[in-house]
Amino acid sequence: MKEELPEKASNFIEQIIRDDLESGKIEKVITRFPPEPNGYLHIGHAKSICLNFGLGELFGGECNLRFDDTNPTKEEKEYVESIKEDVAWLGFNWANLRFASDYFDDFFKWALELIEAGKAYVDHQPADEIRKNRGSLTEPGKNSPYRDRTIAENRDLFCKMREGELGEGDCVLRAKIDMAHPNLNMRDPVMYRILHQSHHRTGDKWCIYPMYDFAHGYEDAIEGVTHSICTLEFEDHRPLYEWFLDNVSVPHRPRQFEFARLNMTYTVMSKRKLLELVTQGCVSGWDDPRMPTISGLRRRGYTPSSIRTFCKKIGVSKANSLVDVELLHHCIRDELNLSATRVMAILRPLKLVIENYPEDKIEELEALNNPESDIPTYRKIPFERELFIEQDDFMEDPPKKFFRLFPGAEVRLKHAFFVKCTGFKKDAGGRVVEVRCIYDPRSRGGESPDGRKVKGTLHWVSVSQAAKAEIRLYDHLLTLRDMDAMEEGEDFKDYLNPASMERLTECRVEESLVNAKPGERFQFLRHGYFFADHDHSSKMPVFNRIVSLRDSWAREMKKSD
RNA sequence: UGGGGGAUCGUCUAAUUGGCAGGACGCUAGACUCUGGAUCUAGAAGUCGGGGUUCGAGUCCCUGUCCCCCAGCCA
Repeated sequence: MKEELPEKASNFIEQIIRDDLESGKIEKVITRFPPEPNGYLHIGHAKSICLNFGLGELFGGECNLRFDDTNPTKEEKEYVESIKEDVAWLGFNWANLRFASDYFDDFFKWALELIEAGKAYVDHQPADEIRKNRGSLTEPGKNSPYRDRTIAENRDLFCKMREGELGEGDCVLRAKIDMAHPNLNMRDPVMYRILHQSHHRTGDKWCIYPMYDFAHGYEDAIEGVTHSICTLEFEDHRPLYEWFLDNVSVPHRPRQFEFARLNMTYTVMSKRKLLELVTQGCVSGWDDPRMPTISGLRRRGYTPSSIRTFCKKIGVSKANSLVDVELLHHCIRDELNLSATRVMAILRPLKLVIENYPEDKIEELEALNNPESDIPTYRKIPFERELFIEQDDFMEDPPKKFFRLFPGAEVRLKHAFFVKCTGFKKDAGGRVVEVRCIYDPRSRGGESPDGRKVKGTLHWVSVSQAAKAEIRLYDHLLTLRDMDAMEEGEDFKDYLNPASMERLTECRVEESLVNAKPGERFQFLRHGYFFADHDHSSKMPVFNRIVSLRDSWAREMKKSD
């Protein structure tokens, strides 16, 4: 096992585990991914999933999927199902599927243990009183007047809480630690609150629910978790995590480690904000292809492996960071470059008429499916007198270094012939509606007949044979590179990109694409990588642009702006 | 102004624990090309500041600065 490990740990947490294994502190690594089922998973969660499950796999250990469902007011079954689907889709297998709610009896028992030890008490102060008496960052808190109740009284009250004899907010169970502690989290944190709420799994069995800090370490202890990995904001909860474990008879002693959560350019990553986008209709749903959710990326056309590669490349550290979304783009391009079949699709059609090509002739040409593939395969594509080319590929009066069609220019039609532009027609509004050309029959297949070179190669489809399709182009959902740099008082929705989606409904694609299955990926030559959406049908093919190809001409144009 | 963390090319992340600051994305230039794609080659670009220890400091010491998190009966 150890022989198979790479020489160097790829991050600091992996290094800690290697050391723990080496020193014999642990024999088998057990981790967990502990989402709260109150929203859909996003790419930030993918980082945590890859870390936790990845560590389990790397060391021959285990990783559990555990739902941290201790707050029935926010949690729903729908979220549980989506989370399971997303984790599985990313390619990970959980050793055990668990719920914090499975452990409610144990939590209750341990709470009683703390009460019996004089380390927990029932507090009848109202919520705002508790807040006031917590003190501030610079001032110590004040002890609750209920802090010194007898053990018997606390036991009795706590049982009444559980029996449903008290109303929400009447009282809470608190740990008795230190109201003057410099770490606010240690100032007698709440362990249980009363919630007359039915729970998605335990139904009406409970009307008191444990708080995260109290419950989380116990969940880890029950499952034998060795390395409990969470994000940076829980760093000052670690003393509490330890306090709860130290003060009752737990079966196992886990340890907590923290890493920096993922932030990405032009993206928001909080569940609250993503939920807001969904509920306010800024996007079509959790799986809108512009969303950074796993389901959104899936529907956009990202592969699980590209997301895993991304998570590997961003690394794991404790420094707050903002990862360039270009790295994600790179990961999917890099993968699809090798695997995606190349086809031709015209997003904005412009008719090209070949004046010296016979009216009713259609000939079949051979097209290479993927130049990156070791074993070349070919398909037939129909060629005729009238074709569609891209509107962008013709200019009446082009700038310098424009390699495409303009009056007098010769280009290659991919896999087909050289054509030379002889003229064009405009409509009444001055828009170019047709380009005329002549072709060189000796250049069949796109080969130069006499060694002469052309700079440009255009993609095309035949007018009579091509299929109509809808193509959806996506761009950043937000226009601000660093959404954390928003000014005070601004709403992140002020930065919604009005051009984040463009629906093109007059596209023409090779007729073979009519038979594409939803979920298939292609490279549309010179455009990018596309994914047959689940709206796709042979009647109306629908493709999402996953990511564009790198476009050095567009970059060149930008420079001269 | 209490407590907890953090600071290395534009961005993300390494540096055998005191020994040539490396990689990736992005960027620039060139080569190549039946995708202005891909590929290849080259290049610019970094240790938060000030002191100190040392033959030698990103790493150790002192000092300062800046950034993030915490005052839910959320997680």
